[in-house]
Amino acid sequence: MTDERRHTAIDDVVVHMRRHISRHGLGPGDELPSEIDLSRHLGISRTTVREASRRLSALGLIDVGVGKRPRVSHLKPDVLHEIVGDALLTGQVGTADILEARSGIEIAMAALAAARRSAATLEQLAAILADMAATLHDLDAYADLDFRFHGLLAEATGNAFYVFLVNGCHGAFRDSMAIGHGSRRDAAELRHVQALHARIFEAVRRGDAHAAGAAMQAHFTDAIAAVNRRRATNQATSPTIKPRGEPR
Amino acid sequence: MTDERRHTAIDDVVVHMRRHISRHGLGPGDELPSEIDLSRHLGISRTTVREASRRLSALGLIDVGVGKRPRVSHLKPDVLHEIVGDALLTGQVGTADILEARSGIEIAMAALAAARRSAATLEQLAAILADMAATLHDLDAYADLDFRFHGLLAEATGNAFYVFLVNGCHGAFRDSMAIGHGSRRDAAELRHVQALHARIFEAVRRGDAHAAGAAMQAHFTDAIAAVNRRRATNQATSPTIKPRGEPR
DNA sequence: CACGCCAACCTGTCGGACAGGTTGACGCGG
DNA sequence: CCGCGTCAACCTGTCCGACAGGTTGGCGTG
Repeated sequence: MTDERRHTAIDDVVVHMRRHISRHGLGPGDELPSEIDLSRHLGISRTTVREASRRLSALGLIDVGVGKRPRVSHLKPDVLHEIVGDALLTGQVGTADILEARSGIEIAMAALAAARRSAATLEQLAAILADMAATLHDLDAYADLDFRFHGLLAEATGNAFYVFLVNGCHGAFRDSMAIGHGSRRDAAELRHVQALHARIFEAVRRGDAHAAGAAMQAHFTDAIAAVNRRRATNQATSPTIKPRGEPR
Repeated sequence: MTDERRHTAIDDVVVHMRRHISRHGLGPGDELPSEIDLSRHLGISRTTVREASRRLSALGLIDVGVGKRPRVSHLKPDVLHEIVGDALLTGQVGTADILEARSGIEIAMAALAAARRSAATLEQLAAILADMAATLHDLDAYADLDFRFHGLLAEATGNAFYVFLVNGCHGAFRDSMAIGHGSRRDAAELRHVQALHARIFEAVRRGDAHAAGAAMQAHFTDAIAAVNRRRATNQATSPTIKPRGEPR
């Protein structure tokens, strides 16, 4: 309420660039005016245009690279990944929170994936599942394949927004697990995790939406229990983030 | 793969600022070094520091304002709102995609809210529900209250990440509905929507997680059907976004 | 002790300048 | 006529210096 955020010239440029994209019906890969063009056209300095570009670039709306003109970007889960990572960094959310939210998202996703998956996707899923089974000894590599497994499931829904959400949240979650070394699972647990993934795949293969959702739910129930178990065990070694008072 | 994104000085500053926050265990509201301090300390120009600041500001990690030193920001759903809005703008996702994803998120959210809601939250929900019942004639105002109803439910879960996701997705969805004027509902439909909300509230009040999830599911089933109905009706008047080829 | 004013500090914006990467067009050779 | 290499135009990354205007805390006065 009391913030009354100031209206800066940068905001104007941001609005102008979005309107430009909208008016011309631009999509991913299409070219945008250069910084110099914009600065001349709008009668403002290149510095200001650049800062607007930086903002849109950070949000994943445009891609900028040295020498090349800016282009409309493809939707990048990495952006969500960064934001969630920052929320973890500042202690505003915990890994348990993310896992809980992912749970709801991915259970629904699994059901959709089962209903819509293509033959090609099934092949890829089967290949990754096999790779995972052969990687139970390497936690990092397993986490990598796990990430791709869930991402592929998201793609199977045919809903680009699911891909964005799932990969973004999962990526941040994975980072937080990798940083807190104590949260690692051992080989025995990994075998159990592998069985849960196999159950998800089987349901998706059969096209059984209800079973796929239930299997994913079991997966997350297990994951949440594992995180809680560890949080109770080694909370002493966790990074110290002092609890904060209320917002203002 | 082939992108090989260049490593710029701005990236270094971004990393440095995140590390600063991490090392000092900073949380929302805490102060950060000024741009001049950073530029001197890192031996780079203020321009570069500023562009790094812009990036972190866009992602909602820091708040900057003229005259004041930068501070660590509170998690802002508006950032997600912007990103999703951009994805809609560039035709990479549709309103139906967002609604579908929201469905999974909010069904799980409703169940959690029913299990964890406090007496104070119930009061607020009841108040908003009453306001909604009295606002069936004003579509914009109703959408506003609807937004707050869902946001309050998210807060009731005690999971800050749910608040972020729900408000971010809902905000973008609402914008897209407001822009496509044809997607408006009439008064009769609104009465039905109101009944669905009342059913959600009743389940949450009783603390019945299962019923709350089912009620929320009914709400989204209805909303998805409404959007599909309209998409079939007036797709001619929808903004022209030409389909794109493959990524590369 | 209270209150107001001022100085120090900070971000927003501008202009100019140079390094280095990208790209398309032009021209030469086959 | 075609292919290919060279080059010029263009574009972003980075730096410097400067000034306007908002914020804040402290100092001094009443």
